[in-house]
Amino acid sequence: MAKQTSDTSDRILDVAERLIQTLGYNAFSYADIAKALNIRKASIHHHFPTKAKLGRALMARYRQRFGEALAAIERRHTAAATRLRQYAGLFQSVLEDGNRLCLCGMLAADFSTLPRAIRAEVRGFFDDNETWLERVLAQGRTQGSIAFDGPARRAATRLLSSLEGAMLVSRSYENPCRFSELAQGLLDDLAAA
Amino acid sequence: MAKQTSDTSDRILDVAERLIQTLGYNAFSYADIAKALNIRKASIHHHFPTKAKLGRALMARYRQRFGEALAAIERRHTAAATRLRQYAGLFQSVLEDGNRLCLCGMLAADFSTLPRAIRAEVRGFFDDNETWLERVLAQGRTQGSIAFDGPARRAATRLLSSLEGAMLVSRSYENPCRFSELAQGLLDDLAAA
DNA sequence: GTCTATAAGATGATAGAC
DNA sequence: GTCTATCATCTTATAGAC
Repeated sequence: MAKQTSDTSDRILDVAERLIQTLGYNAFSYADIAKALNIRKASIHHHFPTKAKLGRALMARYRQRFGEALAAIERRHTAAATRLRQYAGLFQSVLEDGNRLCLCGMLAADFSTLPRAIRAEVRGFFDDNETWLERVLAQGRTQGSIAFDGPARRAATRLLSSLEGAMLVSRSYENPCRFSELAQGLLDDLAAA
Repeated sequence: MAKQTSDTSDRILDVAERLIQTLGYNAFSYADIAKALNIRKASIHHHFPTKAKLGRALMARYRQRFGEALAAIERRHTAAATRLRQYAGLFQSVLEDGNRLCLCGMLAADFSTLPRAIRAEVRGFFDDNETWLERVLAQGRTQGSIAFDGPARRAATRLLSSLEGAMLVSRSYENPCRFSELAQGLLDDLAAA
């Protein structure tokens, strides 16, 4: 019974998350959320006084949940290659469900219009991802199941941005298969010969 | 003296292009353009009655210019590796000049809010790029200077989306070096051993 | 081709009743 | 915690003078 956030608060963030992933930060509005939840705009302002605060709360929750998802992958799977496949699956499922973009991929596009605090959260998300990938990639190389040249961090940076780009471009073809084939290819290349 | 477009028309598109690359399709307005050019909003509507028509005109010009830039690369450089380096340089210079995003990378993020006609132009741009890259990559492999597995089209698709993603993520770090290092690594991997 | 003036609607946000 | 009512401002877009 710890930290029971108002149910409405969470539902607002749920809707806001999908709206941003679909429309972008500047194209979604309090009116959109209000309509989706059948409440009034003023109610949303009660929970999140400003759009910037809503965005920050959303990013905090998103990063926490994403971190938990990564931890779950490590708990359930031990092989580095499997962990990477599950990781790519996280992105793929977002694209498959409504042709959405990674929240932070979208916010990276909206970057120059974001409040400073949200900008820092976006970078933080990418940092989190790279750190996790770096660890998994290094583990895979040590175990001999993954192969790549140079520092693991570099490979992690490249894999993350390649997946983000694959999502971005695939979105405009409205065809998630484009992403999955691309992601599969990226992972295949990392498999030790 | 053929097809002398009104100078104002071109300047409007110049400003709109930068604004979209920086802010996105939904975050830029006729008022922004008017202020930048010190003209009134009504004047812009005279040249481009609706935002959708402005967007389409912009995309048409952008694709044509980009095509010319690719042709120029082929004219000036013969080695496939050099052509690819010049290609990546096109992206890099956009990021370096004002931390902008590829116009179509940005529009891919804004995709679900775009008029149908503009969506088709965005896909067309990606198609153009992949076709060009496919040709250069195939040429490089034939000549033995470039190495990759599978069809050239697949390698082209991957390179394009990786560069788009590298731009997107690098943007949020406000550091173009992040992109150039990433791009360098991608090209290095394509160099025949 | 550019301007002033204006429209109709959306935006983020607030005050105050219930 | 939710609501109605309202705000100032911004949005795209149009009418009509110069």
